Amino acid sequence: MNRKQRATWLLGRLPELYPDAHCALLFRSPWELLVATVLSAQCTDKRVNLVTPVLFDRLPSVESFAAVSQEELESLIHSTGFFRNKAKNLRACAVALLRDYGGEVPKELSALESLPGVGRKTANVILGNAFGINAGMVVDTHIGRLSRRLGLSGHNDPKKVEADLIKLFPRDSWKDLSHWLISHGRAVCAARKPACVSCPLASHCPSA
DNA sequence: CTCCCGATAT
DNA sequence: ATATCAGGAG
Repeated sequence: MNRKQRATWLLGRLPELYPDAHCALLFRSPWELLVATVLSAQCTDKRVNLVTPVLFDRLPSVESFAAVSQEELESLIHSTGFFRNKAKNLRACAVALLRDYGGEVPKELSALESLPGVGRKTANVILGNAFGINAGMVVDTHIGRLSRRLGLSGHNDPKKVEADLIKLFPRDSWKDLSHWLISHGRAVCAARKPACVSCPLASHCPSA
């Protein structure tokens, strides 16, 4: 069974296994999703979802992020880690949105990637989940790991993994696919202790 | 390549 | 003690 056949098989199996897969980050607007996704770098979604309700209660708008002090924002997001960089980037992001985009989150990949603290992965999350635009495939730590274990890509570079996935899966499946793979990565194919013995994908996994 | 960094599981 | 968590920038 080759790579393309494996991808097709997964596309049939994954929705049966994870029918309720969805964006695990809590958000009510494109801006809130941008903030939550920046905070999610090297941090669990569970932790981000403890921080953001308090954060958005104190800072309910892009304008309030542009006006808050570095020190106060750092204390609000401290438990997510990398709090100095994240606070600096989110404040600069808010200023850039107000200056260049009328305070709205842009819907173009290149515009999103130009924002401080927003890279390709975060940009793809926002486009797919806030706007329903499938510009590319999200490749985070889970999807990179599963793509290699499942034999969908031999690369470590997230951009090369994304290029492989885009060739293997139809565009309208990209957003759901990212949620299915992340769900499987959390529940079964964990980084440290993959549960191959009980894995429902093991029959088609070259790493099992 | 290194640095940023707290919380949690192993 | 150490690896890992919806990464990005210098």
